[in-house]
Amino acid sequence: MATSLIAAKGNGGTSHRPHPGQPRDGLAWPAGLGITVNARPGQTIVIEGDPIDHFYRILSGTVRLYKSIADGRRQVIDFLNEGDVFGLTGLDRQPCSVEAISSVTLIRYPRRSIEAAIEMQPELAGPLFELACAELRRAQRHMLLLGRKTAEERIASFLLELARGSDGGLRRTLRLPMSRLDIADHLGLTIETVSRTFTRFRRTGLIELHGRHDVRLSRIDRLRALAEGEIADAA
Amino acid sequence: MATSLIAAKGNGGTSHRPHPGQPRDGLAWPAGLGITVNARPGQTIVIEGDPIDHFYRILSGTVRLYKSIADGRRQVIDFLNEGDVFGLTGLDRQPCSVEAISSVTLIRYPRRSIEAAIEMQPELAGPLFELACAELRRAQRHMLLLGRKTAEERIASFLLELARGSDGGLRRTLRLPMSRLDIADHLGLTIETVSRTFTRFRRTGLIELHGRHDVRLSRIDRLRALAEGEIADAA
DNA sequence: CGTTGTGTTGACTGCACTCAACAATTGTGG
DNA sequence: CCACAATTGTTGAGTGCAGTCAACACAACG
Repeated sequence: MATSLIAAKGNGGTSHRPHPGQPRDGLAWPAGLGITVNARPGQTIVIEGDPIDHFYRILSGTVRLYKSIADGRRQVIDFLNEGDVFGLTGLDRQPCSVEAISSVTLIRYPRRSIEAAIEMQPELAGPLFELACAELRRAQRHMLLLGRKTAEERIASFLLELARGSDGGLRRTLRLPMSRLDIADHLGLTIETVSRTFTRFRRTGLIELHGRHDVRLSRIDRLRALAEGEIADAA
Repeated sequence: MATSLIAAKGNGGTSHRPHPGQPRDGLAWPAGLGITVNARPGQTIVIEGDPIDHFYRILSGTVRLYKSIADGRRQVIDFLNEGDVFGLTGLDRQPCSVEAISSVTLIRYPRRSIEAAIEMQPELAGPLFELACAELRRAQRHMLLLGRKTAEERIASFLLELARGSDGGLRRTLRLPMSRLDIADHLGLTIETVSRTFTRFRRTGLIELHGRHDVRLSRIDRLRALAEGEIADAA
């Protein structure tokens, strides 16, 4: 079988062992087959269109997954963090490029070893299928955002998405490791619009900005109302 | 295991037997468990947020899969045709609504029976995983379209996507069973912009329109250039 | 401490949206 | 089968939200 997982959010994110070949997320990866790789901020890990040889799991740091067009326009598909996986798409070439945003440590598995493992133990495919479906649901929500939401609604949705912890809870403070350009390219906006919207949210008391990369969500209720497209009334 | 396939394009589309419980796309569905259901144009088959009891396979006709916001804004996630499947998302509620566009015939499987079948034969999950990944790749391409392409580029991409046959080939003539509103809500545009763009394509000789629902792609080369974001020069 | 990259703010523009009228097509009842 | 109504699609005029261009502010870094 040729597997083809592209990218998926793990539902945990606290496996700090150097080579966690043990089960996690119900996924029993072959132990000892992966090697640890480091990437500096901005470094390219995977290039869209390249043949696929490896499969990656992020141990620490953040990467951006994106597609781009000839003239340089870019759509950031997703940001992946510790515990997330990407890069296994059997039949095709890489559908997305991947670059490190912060310093990143990841484990690289040979593609063949993963495919072989699944061939040996077909029950491995179940959790993989779950991951792919979860990622698909995220993608569908993002399509609604890109196709039909206003700039303010996009930023509010983005902040709430980031605030959603691995346990399902909602953090009130969060860190944005990515640049304004990354955010803009993720939300289908420009850096100026992202910046202006952050400022407006700050002025209206929806958020606090501490430095460029730390946000506190002061009014989660109103952010959620905005994200869902309800009319924003005075408060 | 709780499976959670949302929607997926089959890669065939010519199974006309009333109850094709036989393997197709490598998927061996339990024979005899599904019942045939018909839906008139406009009829709702699944409502976003409802609990999930069934899993569907389309025998004939076209449906639209969409998400919507409180104020009525709508994002059509995908159009599904004969051979495509949708509706199996184990843990959650329905992430999308589904409505018939044309008269539709489908097979409805009880969710439990599918889950049981996968539990019995774990190797069924492999092809399901493949389907989910293929759908994910489509979703990623559509995110690029929604986030970063102009109206003309979106329409060109849409026509080429529809023209892509199940065998990988490119049809020159194709039928659009959906309305302009459906197209607009799929591409993140308005009906007026869709209409104007079709007209412009007709005037510049890119396409021919025969009635409202039949299109012939006269200049596939230029459509493809447009879709990929290359500069449209005079021709 | 200067240099460079990143973020913010302002002024103006333009592409797609809105509002509106009209045309074509489909559906329905006489 | 035709007349009418309802729905869907097209075209035009004007608007506005987010984009573009440009200047400035701030932070990170050597």
